[in-house]
Amino acid sequence: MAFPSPRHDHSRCIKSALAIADEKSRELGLRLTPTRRRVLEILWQRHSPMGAYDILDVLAEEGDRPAPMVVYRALDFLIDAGLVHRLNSLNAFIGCSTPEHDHDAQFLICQSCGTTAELAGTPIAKAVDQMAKTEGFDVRERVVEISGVCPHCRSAAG
Amino acid sequence: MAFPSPRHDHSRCIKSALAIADEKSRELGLRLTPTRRRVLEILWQRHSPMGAYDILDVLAEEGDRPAPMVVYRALDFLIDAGLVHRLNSLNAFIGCSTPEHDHDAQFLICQSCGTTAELAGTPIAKAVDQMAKTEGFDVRERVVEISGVCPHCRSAAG
DNA sequence: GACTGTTTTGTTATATCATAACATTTATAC
DNA sequence: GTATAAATGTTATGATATAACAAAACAGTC
Repeated sequence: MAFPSPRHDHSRCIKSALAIADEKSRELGLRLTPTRRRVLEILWQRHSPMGAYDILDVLAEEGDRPAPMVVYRALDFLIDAGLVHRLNSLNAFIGCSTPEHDHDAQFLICQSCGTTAELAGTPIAKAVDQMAKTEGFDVRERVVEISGVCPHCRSAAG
Repeated sequence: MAFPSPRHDHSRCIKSALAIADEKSRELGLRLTPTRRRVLEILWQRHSPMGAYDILDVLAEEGDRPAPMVVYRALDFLIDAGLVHRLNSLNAFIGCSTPEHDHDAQFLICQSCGTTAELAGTPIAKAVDQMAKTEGFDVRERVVEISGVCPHCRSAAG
């Protein structure tokens, strides 16, 4: 199951995500500067997407409020580096759960708790490619964002 | 092939779309008022998505420039009525090509000419449902927007 | 370790997309 | 024709995102 349990040890998620980001940056010569790393860390505080201005609010609590550009630039870097995904249907951002390798991701977004599961290599991607081939369409980017209710919220609702 | 040829008789698309909208509105008791109908007509001038403020610009050429609310309200109505779709990845809107029946749509968006094909009942939808079932996820809304290059632009590029 | 070109950051301003709130008008049902 | 609901007009504001340019930090080279 791709959905993290509400009771999982989340500190491990954070540590692991940052460790992988550090390693990937070192390997590829990317400059994961303090601001960039901090934005990634903020995103990893939860398994639900955050808006750029939400991130800004968190940064503001730590000192001077930076300009929005600061956050958007960090996000641009993190997205290019494959460490963060943008969720178009929410105008929001989330840490990539498998940044080790390139991939096209599909998302399941819980409308109740916000928890968002990232899936890769699903039959959805194959179906998209198949469809595109039929239509003679050259695929460059896939946006697959499915909203609904996650298993934990479903069982909580009875 | 879902992609309209650049040389198709587009006036027929417009006429047909509006006729269907009129009929659907009559059948369901929806009030397709002049502004709403005009917004739909503007969207149908092309097979590519338009932003709300693009629509506003067109309306402005016909007289006083309405407030943005006017356009957004018309779009809300048209979306609820199933006559228009919103493309999340572009913050833009496009006329629904099969408004006769409810459906989940998938979109192929050409990055070169903007032409956007709407597909329904594709294997993609099935793959999404299958995936969701595996994850125990209750699907409410699907956003599937694929960007790339359409067959016409591909052959034009050689 | 100074020079130089590149990358990153700081800062201000502004563009773009969307909705809240409330008054007024128009349509519909009885 | 009056009551109710629906739609429109209007003003203001909220939310998201980028342009442009100056200053500082960094990386490679001599």
